[in-house]
Amino acid sequence: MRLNKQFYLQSTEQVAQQLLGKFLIRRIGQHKIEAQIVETEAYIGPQDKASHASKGKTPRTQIMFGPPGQAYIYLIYGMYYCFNIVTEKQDYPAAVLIRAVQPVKKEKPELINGPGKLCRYLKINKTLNNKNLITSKKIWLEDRNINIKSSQIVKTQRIGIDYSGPYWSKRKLRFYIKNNQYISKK
DNA sequence: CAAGAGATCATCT
DNA sequence: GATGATCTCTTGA
Repeated sequence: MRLNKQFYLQSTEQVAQQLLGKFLIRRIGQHKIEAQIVETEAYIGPQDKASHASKGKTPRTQIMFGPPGQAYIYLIYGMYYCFNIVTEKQDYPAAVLIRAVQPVKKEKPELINGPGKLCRYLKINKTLNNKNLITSKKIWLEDRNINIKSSQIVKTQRIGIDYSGPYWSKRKLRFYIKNNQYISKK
């Protein structure tokens, strides 16, 4: 069952945790690549110094200010894409970064255990930016009734955002499934 | 094993 | 002109 708008409308911390165990589906022609989400990070609101949206609305970040359930994809360090899902109501800038997935087809973890690597694996690039994940035929998310218990969710600080100051850099807004072999780092 | 540097370019100042 | 929600490679102990 495809995730609907109500799902993405929830608080970003809720969405980030509930996305664990959900499936990310990428369709290219007749070919489908499927993977289960095992690690996420929440970027919440205009005050979050780690979020691109803390600098205000720009051509790039306006997607984060848009309706929930849209894909927000950007190029980082000149060579890797990051895949995010916009959350919460229109005009409130927030999103969940997908940091790691477990592929349905068995792969070596080092091939896809990170936000840049999973985009390479799922062939995610800027052509999918701002796509509607509730209706798109190329990329979407599904609930396949796999429930991750909260005791299985590890909460830690986010990766690669040390510039965001003592408060935001330390908030536990990174979530991953305990003991999963595909998470991006320890 | 850890630490450091380099790759490479869209985006914003 | 500077920087980054990353990753890989090299160095050195």
